Amino acid sequence: MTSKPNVRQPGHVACRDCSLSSLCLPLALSLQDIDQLDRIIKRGRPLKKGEHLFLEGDPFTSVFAVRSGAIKTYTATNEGEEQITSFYLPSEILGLSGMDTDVYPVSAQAMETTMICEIPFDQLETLSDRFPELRRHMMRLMSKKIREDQQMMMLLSKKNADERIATFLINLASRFRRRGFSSQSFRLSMSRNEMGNYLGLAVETVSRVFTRFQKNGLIFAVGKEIEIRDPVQLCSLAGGKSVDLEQIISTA
Amino acid sequence: MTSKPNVRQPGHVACRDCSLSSLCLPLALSLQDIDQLDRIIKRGRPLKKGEHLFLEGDPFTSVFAVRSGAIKTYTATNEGEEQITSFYLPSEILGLSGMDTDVYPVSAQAMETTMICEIPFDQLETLSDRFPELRRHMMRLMSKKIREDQQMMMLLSKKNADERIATFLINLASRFRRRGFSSQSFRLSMSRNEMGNYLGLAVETVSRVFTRFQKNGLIFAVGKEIEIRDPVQLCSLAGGKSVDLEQIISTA
DNA sequence: CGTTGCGTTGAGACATTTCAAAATGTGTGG
DNA sequence: CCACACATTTTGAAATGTCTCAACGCAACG
Repeated sequence: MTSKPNVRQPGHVACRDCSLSSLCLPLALSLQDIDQLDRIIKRGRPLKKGEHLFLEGDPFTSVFAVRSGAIKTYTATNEGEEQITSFYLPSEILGLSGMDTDVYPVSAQAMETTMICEIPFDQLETLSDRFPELRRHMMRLMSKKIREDQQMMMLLSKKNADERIATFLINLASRFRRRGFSSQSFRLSMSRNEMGNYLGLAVETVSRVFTRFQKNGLIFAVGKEIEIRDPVQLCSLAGGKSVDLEQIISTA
Repeated sequence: MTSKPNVRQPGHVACRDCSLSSLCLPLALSLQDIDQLDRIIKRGRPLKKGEHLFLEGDPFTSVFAVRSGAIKTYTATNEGEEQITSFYLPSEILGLSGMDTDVYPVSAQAMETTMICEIPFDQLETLSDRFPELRRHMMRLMSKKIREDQQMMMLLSKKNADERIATFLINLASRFRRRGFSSQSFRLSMSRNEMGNYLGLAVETVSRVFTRFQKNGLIFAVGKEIEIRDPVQLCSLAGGKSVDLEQIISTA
């Protein structure tokens, strides 16, 4: 064996060579402009599971794109427990909610080994002055986030345990699908506990729903490995309207 | 009496003369630049209670500032019921969540007679090219909205009925206070039903909590008129951290 | 091989919802 | 201004979904 067998150098893929560029920030830029973005991006060492990208209250300096792995953001409740606010998969951008307070309002933690692209915000703003399309893209990102959060509010205030978990699974499936992974079979990066925390359910409830879904042939789950067996019924449980459900049905 | 006794012409107050300018979009601009913003703003006739500003699915053209009155935004659940996503008070900006879809993802309806300033979005973008500060302000607005939505998600997934309503009342009080109104005594523009809908509670639960709060001397409520009697305890119920609670305590 | 963390399962407790009905408030036309 | 219809709010009692508590199984790990 040579040194570094089978190991790509994950920290130094330029945006123009990154497989995620069509989903990530670069999609706002033309091919020649991408390099300008590329130049301001900092690519650190991989984060190990449990390591923090930033902590609630840290000064806001950058937004981040997930290259590989998965990140959760969470904030502390009054009683000091954690409340998970989002999960981020590859190509997704986090950190934008700190923009108007100068500190991050949440902590961001790696749920598994994770590669991150860091984009210093002041430089991103400078770049935005030059490329209006980049600016618009950032605004669209935030607008999208607002809509997603509102979907989440709807889930939390109107849906029961079954519907919440169905929605969550379908949502994950659709995000995996966009990234070119299978949407019928994937690996959850979060524990049952984290899922429950995010969905406003007790761990035990999550577990029970999973067993019930499995009994009814909706899914097949072993640990964190999930297979969606009956996407149609799962979607109808999740309750429609929420985009891309049809796509899941057609592909899963 | 002359014609128009006691009636100011509410539709045509320039931004620079508007009492809300320090809370609203103009706060991003210098005095001389405000007039540029002023020029693109459309001020329509007042909306009567129940009238819509826009409907879910309408093409996204403008963002709106509430001048007086109150607006609710809502979306339809799968079963066709409405799910209220936000309440907007004077000086607050709505419509931003439509930015990336080209259609409004929610409907906006007047809860009482309401004056609105409409800001056509394409012109606002043009103006933003000229005034970076305006652009930054818009982003801050969205970032703030995201944080508020996340507070809401926390409320919905972790707080019980008492805590939800306490939080809601304290939040309203603090928003009234910023606008120069009393924070200890105000009028709700929404019905119990709308409140429950927004907070993820049945109407009956809202009603019960109100009576209980009243029995315990936390508030005094007759119909939509609310007086906060024990702001300290109400705040502690609402659960801290969430900004301006201290201010309410000090002033109420 | 015991320990530790995570997931599952069961039984009972509890908060909120649901259903039903009474009370109160609001608007309308006579 | 009253009377009536209709909407909203309040109150009560029963039903229900989820949580809590407790125990157990299983896999990973030192």
